[in-house]
Amino acid sequence: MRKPTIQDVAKAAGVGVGTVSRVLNNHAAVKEATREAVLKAISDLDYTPNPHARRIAGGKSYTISVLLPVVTTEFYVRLLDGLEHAFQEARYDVAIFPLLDRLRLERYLGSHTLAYQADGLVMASYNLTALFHERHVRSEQPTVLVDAYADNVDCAYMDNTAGGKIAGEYATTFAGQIYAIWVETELDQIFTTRVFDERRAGFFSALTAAGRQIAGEYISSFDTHVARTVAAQLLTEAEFPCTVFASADLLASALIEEAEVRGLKVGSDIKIIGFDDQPWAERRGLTTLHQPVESMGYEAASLLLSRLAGHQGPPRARKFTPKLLVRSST
Amino acid sequence: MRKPTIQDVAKAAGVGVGTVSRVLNNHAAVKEATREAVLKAISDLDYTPNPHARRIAGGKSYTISVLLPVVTTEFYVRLLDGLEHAFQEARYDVAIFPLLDRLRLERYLGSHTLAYQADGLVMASYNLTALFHERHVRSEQPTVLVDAYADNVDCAYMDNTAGGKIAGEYATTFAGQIYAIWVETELDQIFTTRVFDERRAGFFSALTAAGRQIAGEYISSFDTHVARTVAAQLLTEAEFPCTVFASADLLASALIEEAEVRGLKVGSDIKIIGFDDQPWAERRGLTTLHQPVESMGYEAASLLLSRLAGHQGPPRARKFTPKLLVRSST
DNA sequence: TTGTAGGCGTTATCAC
DNA sequence: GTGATAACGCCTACAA
Repeated sequence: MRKPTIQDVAKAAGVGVGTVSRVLNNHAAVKEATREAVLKAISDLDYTPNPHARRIAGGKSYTISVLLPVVTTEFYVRLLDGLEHAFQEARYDVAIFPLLDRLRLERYLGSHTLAYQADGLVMASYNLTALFHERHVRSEQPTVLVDAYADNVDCAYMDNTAGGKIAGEYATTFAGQIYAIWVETELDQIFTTRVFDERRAGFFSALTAAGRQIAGEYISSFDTHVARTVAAQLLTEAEFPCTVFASADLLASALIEEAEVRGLKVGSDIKIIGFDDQPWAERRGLTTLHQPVESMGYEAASLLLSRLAGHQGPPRARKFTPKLLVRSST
Repeated sequence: MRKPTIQDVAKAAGVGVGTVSRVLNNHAAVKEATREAVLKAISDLDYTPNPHARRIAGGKSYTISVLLPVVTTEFYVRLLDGLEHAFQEARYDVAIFPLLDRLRLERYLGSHTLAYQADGLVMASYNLTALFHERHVRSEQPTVLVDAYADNVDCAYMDNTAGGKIAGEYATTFAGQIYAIWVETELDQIFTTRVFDERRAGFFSALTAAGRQIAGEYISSFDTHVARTVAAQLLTEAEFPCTVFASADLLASALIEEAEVRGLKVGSDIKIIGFDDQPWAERRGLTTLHQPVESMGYEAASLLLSRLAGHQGPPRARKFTPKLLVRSST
């Protein structure tokens, strides 16, 4: 039994295909009686429109593509959550394309792929500007950047500089030495994330404003083991009491563990400020900067949806600021 | 500048659209000279066929949908890797649909979504059988299961029972007590993963065969902190020397750390066997079971591709067995 | 308010 | 071998 088409529905409802299409897309004028007849036919036949045909006919496929780097972190999970929430409300489907490496990115941008054929595109954490510059990427498609900024497209991004500044201002309220741990990310240029540079810049601006100096900086990676090693090194070299800005909760976690092992009192001997507010942060009493990631995703989706709904106008940028949550680690 | 269509290519090459279509799908008879002319036009115009139109015209869209639960773990990243590798070779695009919850699964299976309109479907970790039973899901579409088993479709799955057994057999070669840590997963029924049950069953079958008994079992979750706590509890209660089967590397990692903190010698006081062979496992000398996840993905894709190429015949099942990698932790 | 017809980009089936 | 041309399922004028 073939899948029913719009024709079948029209016949069953005793109307023309145009009418069916109209009720399908709630296009203004359709008499209530006929609308119901059509709806009934649709449900009787268990009809669902073919998205490919829709798309081909110049309509919408009700699918949007989300391009993002690794999907393996808490951050992206939350981001997806926000994005999907908004899209789902608008009855859009989401297809995700993890761009593990640059090759994949180019492939997807190769413009024949489905990713590039959806109604809209969400690009997370990419420097689109650079991309458009390097390659003549076609951008006829409504696009929104999330967790990234460019001045020629809609975008929603996190103000990491402000986050770093907040951490810095808070750190300067304490006496003792101030240390910081940053993350070195070694990704391809397009994938380069400047979040840690930004957090660092913000942090230093606060220290400077308060006339304070940093006693030491450490570089870690996102590997738990490396983080632990770096934490150990810091604790070996540090003077106590001190305050440490661990620019990612993962680093803070390793630091807390290492501190406890050494019998240090977290919150007094050593005050620790994280960044991210991971799910476990509250339970473990970590003072950290909460990022409204879901909200950022939701907003990004909303920006795209408004374009899809016909919104014209200059690019809009929505900035989200992390919020300090003070807990027992300070 | 509009995206070039097959018409544009035909015009540019001075041939008919039929011919272009033929070279696009390497349909037999096309004179070498014209083929090259067409190819040149294609590359000049930077033309790429529209997958929607292809699909609509009864052809292939050259995209396949991958439905999987969270995309957030190492396991799925590797799986995608294998999947995409194979599909890419066959010039298929891959669209990924993460099914965070059951609702989404049903939605996607609702058959109107793009996800369900690709040339083929890869379902990861789902119990399709149950699904088909509960709901009358249309399955006209070539489907392959990966990391799951059903007797009515092609599938590629990991033999976790065998993996557990291997771990068990290896554990019984050591003297001293034997302990194990399992993972409790609390997901919806369809999403229920039985991997840990299977590993446990295999493990016990080996112990039984060797006439050995387990001295203690512990339950953890995938949360690092919980794993650490459980590890601590185990180490507090255990008799040394002992051998511990940590049924996931993440658990083994926590155990190693906790053991080191307590001054225990990993490899002698306590021998630790993991499961997964995470990237860091080698560096940290963890004896573990390596799962050929990429291979499994690749094979699953191959099964689907063969169906897409017209292969008939009964459902095929490909079993993959984890491999023990002995390192310094034992 | 509603039906009809043309067009979207491809593939497939014809003749030539 | 190759070029028209009819589908494919839908949307959007346009006409009624």
